[in-house]
Amino acid sequence: MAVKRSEVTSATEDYLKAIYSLAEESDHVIAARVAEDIGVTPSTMFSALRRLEKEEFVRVERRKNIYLTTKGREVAEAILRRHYLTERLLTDLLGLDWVTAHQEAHHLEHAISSVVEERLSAILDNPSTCPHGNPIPVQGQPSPRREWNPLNTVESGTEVVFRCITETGERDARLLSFLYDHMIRPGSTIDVVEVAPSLGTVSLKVGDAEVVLGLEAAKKIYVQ
Amino acid sequence: MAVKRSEVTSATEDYLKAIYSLAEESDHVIAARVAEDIGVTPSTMFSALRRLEKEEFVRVERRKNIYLTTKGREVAEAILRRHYLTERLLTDLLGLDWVTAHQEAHHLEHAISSVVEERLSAILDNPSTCPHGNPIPVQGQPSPRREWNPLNTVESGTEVVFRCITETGERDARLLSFLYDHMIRPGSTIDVVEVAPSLGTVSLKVGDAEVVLGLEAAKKIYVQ
DNA sequence: CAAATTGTTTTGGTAAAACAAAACTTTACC
DNA sequence: GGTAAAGTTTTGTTTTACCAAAACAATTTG
Repeated sequence: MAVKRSEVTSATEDYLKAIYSLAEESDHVIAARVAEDIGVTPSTMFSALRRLEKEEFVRVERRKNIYLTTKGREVAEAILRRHYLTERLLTDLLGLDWVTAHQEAHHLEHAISSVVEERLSAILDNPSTCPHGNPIPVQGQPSPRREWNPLNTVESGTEVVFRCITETGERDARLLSFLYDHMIRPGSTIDVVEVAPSLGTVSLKVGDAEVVLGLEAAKKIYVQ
Repeated sequence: MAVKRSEVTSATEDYLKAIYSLAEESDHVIAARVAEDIGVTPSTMFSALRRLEKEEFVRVERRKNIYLTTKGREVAEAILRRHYLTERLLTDLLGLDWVTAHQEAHHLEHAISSVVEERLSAILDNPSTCPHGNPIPVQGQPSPRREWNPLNTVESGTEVVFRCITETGERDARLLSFLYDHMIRPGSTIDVVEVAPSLGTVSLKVGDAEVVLGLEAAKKIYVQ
């Protein structure tokens, strides 16, 4: 709310969203990481960053660390909220699958105004997460994600509850459908059989099935 | 369907939609009219037209008449279908009003893929018109609008049924809310008391109320 | 029919996004 | 501490999409 969309292009929204999401997973956000995430070349990233800085959406430290300003964070949270709500619309009301919903939401999110955002939230009964479990940001309130941990940091032999796949994880359609097909969804109980950093794998037991994931993939999954 | 969106920008979609809509109301579509409709300057219109011609969306006659190619018409119909379906989503499912729905749909329509279009249509029970009564185009089929007439051409003293407000009419928020407030909606029965071209007015009786419209506004209203 | 109005086209600019390729700067690691 | 790898800037180009202002063409209409 209170975000003037008029001047904010969808490219800008994408940059801010990426910075926001990366900042949630690590506090050292640099241009190279954002560029990689969005899929633009270094030079494109560079000029985008200049624009974002000029319009006071971000600040770049001498150590090249990128921070969102309050203004920037507001835009990022708004777009994330709209992304998540759109995903819910697509899955809950239109009956689309997990993977398609994410992809379609990526386009639709930029066309959602605050009026539509509010109606959408109301009609969906004010959901607190997206279909992939990500908490829908609420103005100024800390994310419940702070209480969850990435799957790669869990100790072997514990039982955990699957909470969410991060935005970065969502972008990988194969990972998404793999998880869906193996019944690894928000709320699922998972036995962490073994976390083997040397092998680069995490072995899980979900229901009756054994599932092996790479550490990179495990990093994108939050559990509790 | 079968419209490759990849290469079609939303500006292009807007031009084609405008040309399509104008062509429905008159067969003499010229650049100046389209520019006016979309709200761009002549020079912008000119270069846009060159692009559209180069990409074979339109053809321009020596008499400056603009025609859609088959390719162009397909894009125009797809975007109109998405526009109307989105309006229905916004009014029927999200509970937005007539005026807001039109405005919001204008942004959303460009972000709707054919997959979402199909789901949307299904979930809305394959509606045949938008909330303002405009027939949702079906591939290749002639519009039922051909059987309706603009209100300014109706004879005094006849009773007609309100069918729709054209796209051009929809853009005028005050006209839209005026009609809504006076119970002039698709299906409403209207007594045409007098059509006075010399005065430039049309007098109507809707329910118990007397309503006077200008001829320009009446032109944008179709009845049967 | 000539002036006025309406349309079209040209010319020259701007800004946002993107790219490639090369030139620097750091940072990391042996 | 010096090279390699990783990251950042610079430079130069492209495409889309818009604008203003002026030139030219066509159409009305008094």
